[in-house]
Amino acid sequence: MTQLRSDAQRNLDRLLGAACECFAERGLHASVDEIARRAGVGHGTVFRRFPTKDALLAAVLGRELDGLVAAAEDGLAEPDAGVGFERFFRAAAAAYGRNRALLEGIERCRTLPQARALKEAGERLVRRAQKAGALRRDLSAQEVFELVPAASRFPDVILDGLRPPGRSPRPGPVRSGHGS
Amino acid sequence: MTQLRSDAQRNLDRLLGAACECFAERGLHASVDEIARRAGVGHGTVFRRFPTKDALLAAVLGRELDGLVAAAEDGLAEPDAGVGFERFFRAAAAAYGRNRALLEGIERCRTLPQARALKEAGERLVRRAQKAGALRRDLSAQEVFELVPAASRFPDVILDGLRPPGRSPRPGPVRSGHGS
DNA sequence: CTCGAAACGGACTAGTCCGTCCGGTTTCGA
DNA sequence: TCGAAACCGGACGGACTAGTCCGTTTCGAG
Repeated sequence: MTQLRSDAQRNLDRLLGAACECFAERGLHASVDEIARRAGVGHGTVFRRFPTKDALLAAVLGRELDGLVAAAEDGLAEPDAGVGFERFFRAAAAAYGRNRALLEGIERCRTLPQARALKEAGERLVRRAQKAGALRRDLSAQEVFELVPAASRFPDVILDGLRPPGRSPRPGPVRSGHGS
Repeated sequence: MTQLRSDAQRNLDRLLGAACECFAERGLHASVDEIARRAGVGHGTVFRRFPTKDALLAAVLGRELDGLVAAAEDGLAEPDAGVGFERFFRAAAAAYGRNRALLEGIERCRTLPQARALKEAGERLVRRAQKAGALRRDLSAQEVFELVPAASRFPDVILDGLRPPGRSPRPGPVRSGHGS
């Protein structure tokens, strides 16, 4: 891993890009051959870089999780607990909507190193929002996150459902506050 | 198709039962071999009854849709529009949670004859509930039903999110009235 | 420019799955 | 009881996928 030969580095970049696209579009069933074709390399090259298809998938999902970890930290940096949670929740929902592999490979993610950081930050976000009264308390953090994939289609509906009963911060039809 | 021979009828019944179980458990990727094995027949027998795996899947999904149509009519029979909608919504969510194939094969369902009846009854349920003020109006019937699979995990949350803003018919934590 | 090592890519293996086919068996009705 | 029709199930073919191997090409240091 010291320094790849120039052509090898170029192919690796193309490969990761193509794999990300294919997995996002077709889900876990994207074939290695198709990824290799889209990357413009032979499929033997894929297996030299990644010993198995799963390893390639893990690399792609790892990148995606990195983005989510950043979004979670961004949410924690927000002073308002409710706003911080909502921002992360929307970002995560969008990521799931964008990437089929994230949805289908959710279990495989659990063994990834980034998963721990994401879980920890997510739990803090949830508990902080619950303590602030911006999030219903009858769901664990784990359960809240199980709703993320569902929220990829209609985040407003899910977020309304996640607010504590009796609290209705959306007086108008559905328009959310106009932002900062 | 007038009248099957006794053994053929018996095998067909077993076959549909096994297929339903396999598809529900493993989703669309349940193999024909496994279905045949579970039904106690050779897999050649499967293909004599159904020209293709998809045809078998369609038969199984058709049955499931029949159940949903019945649930929708049940909901329409309920005098209270909100209650009727909610009952159907919960039933549909439960069916999706129970049957992986319903979730994964949702697109294939659209060409099934039962789909039309279900769609029509569902739209009436939704519009009636919206008119009665029990359901938010910023979603089409189509969109409401896209939330059904999501609701298989936490129907209470989704239903809360589906209520019109400003209306909070659940004063307590989350307990829904257990019905009549 | 030379040359060794690293990287490449396609042929090949092994396994799975859908769908076909045919020889043997069971059922039905006369 | 018996013959024909219907049915059964496993062997088989073809397509596809993950992963291996090795002859060939490309890089880059000297």
